[in-house]
Amino acid sequence: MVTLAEVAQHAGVSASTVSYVLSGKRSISGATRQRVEQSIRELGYHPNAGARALASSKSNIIALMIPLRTDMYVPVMMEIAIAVATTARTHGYDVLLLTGEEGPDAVRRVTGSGLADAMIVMDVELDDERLPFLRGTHQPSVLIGLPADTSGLTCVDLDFKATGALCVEHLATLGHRDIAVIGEAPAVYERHTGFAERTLDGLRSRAQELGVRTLHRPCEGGYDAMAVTLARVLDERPGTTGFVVQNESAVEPLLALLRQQGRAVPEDVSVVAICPDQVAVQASVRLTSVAIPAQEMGRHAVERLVAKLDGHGTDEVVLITPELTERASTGPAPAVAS
Amino acid sequence: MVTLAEVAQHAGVSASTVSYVLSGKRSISGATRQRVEQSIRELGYHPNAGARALASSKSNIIALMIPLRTDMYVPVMMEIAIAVATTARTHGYDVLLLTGEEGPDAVRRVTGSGLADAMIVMDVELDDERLPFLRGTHQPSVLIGLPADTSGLTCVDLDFKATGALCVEHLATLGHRDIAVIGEAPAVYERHTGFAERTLDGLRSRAQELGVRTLHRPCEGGYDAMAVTLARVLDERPGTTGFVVQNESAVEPLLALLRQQGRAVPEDVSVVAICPDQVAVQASVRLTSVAIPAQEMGRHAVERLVAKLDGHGTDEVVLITPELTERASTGPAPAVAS
DNA sequence: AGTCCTTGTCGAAGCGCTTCGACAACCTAT
DNA sequence: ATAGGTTGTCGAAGCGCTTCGACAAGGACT
Repeated sequence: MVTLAEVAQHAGVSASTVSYVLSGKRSISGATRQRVEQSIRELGYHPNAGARALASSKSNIIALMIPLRTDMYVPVMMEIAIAVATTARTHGYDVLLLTGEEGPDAVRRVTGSGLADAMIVMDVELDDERLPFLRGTHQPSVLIGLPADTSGLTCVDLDFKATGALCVEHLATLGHRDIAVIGEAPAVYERHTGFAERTLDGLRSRAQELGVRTLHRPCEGGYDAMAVTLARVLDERPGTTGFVVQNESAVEPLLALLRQQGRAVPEDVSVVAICPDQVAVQASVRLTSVAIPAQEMGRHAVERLVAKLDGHGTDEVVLITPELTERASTGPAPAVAS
Repeated sequence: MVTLAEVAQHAGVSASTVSYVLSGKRSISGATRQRVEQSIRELGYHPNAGARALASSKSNIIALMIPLRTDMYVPVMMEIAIAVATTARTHGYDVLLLTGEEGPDAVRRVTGSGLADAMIVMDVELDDERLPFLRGTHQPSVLIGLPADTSGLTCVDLDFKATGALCVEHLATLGHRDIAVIGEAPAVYERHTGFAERTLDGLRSRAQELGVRTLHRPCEGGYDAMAVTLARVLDERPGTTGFVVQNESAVEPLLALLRQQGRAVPEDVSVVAICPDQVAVQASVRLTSVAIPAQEMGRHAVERLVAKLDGHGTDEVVLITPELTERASTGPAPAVAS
């Protein structure tokens, strides 16, 4: 293993000079710099991370807490994680992967040991038990998701309220008056994951403004669950012509079931999904959808965090504006039959 | 920040004693141990990771290289990553997330800097460019996936050859004589990702032994691609009654298309999928499938790695035996019509 | 010619931990 | 009682780096 001292000797300078060449924190003459860089290359030197962390009290590592559950939005989580990792690298940081399993302890462990300089927390619940610990430390952190109380926290999320509103709006504009909302699994609501409730919120209040009716039903993924849910919905509101689906694994079953019942999409029924673009494009009917901008969220989170680490950067909530892409699953409401 | 020295002072012992209490590398009297542990608790002490790494030349971090692509098997990748992270924690390791983006450089960087003690590499190609670097370092590593030349490497993977064989076998036993294999996207084959070719291999040789015909077609995911592929297959082999699908995003389209053409599953056509159980269960027909044991693979990989780090543990290839679960998508071949 | 900066480099201290050798204190066997 | 082992604890060195103050050497002023 090559050390700083060896590089210094090889280049005929002192260790500190090499260090300053590396960090650029003091000016070094061109000649010396080149000699040092040459030696670094020749010897294949890599600074030792541990020594660096010890001496500078900075690890250049960002911790990322991902949910342990794989029951929802897995591709989105993955995409965020990848975006975080690649963006972090461009800022000179590596990413430490923490699962939710340890819970708040993980926060303590990582902050306490100086393993990471900062932390990104995904899958935040409205009243997340990790929040006190995040507020209690001076280690910067960014949440992906929105808790109930955001004071003293930096959060990045899709504006799910606007997302909900956008969906109804689109359907209402097309003349739909009776809209069913197929939501996430009941467990998601019980857990008080904010995004689901916020979507519903935006959806309902916009619906009221526009004078359209909504009916919300949580739904587990899969065919069987969707079949039951759909039957109930149509039983209660036979005139339903618009669907908003916020559950990746319910969307394809819904399409199949509608087809099976002889309801054509988009002629008889319109469907708007809240899902990644890839899902929307690969479905049996190309879905009008509001995308979940996973990459952007991951990137944003890292950039906020790096700003905080660099001293500028404030606590604030960044809500990404949703965008609805019209595809083949929505169309004008059919003429009223009854 | 609390340091070892402060704990030592608080407990009235020397720093080294505290260190030995923590590591258990020398015997400490019960009384002293308790006093130290008490002080640790009272002061809320957490050992500094950097200092530890520097002094012991061990970071207690395992690097995990995940693919940058999100074009295939994302849930599987995610599940593996989570399994790796949680298993690693039970052995006292944290996980550093590296994307494939940096390629071989990441290997050099991480080994060179002592950031991680060991490395798990996913999405290995047959002739992966990272292999030379992995062989060249004495840092232990485990691959998830199988390259062409496994000498000097430890690998963990599903036995895809046996998986392929198992699929044909099941269909052949049910009387199917003409089997279509719907594979991954062409890009996967071009990249020479081993698992796809190995599956095909096992599938074909077993088919030959059993005297059944196979026709393999790669296929992008989604409806349109699947429609084209299916049409071609049925054109070339109208008598096809069995399908093996190794592409998550082709399976649902295939089922829909078959249904649409009036071919009932499993009465007219049988379908075996190679996919995670969750996908198999949530499909419109509960699929007979060979599961991809993501958790097991992640767990195995970490355990191999830890064994190596502990000195025992050898280079070897661990192939997990596939298991076929019979569900509702396969049945006896229909009586020959022609 | 002397003073004052600026620029480039060095030496040394120290980050918080592990680990090795030393060594009291005690126990056991002669 | 003495030699020989254990057992439990300590002190000190050192891991590889960063960073601070010091200080030559030269340039720009009076």
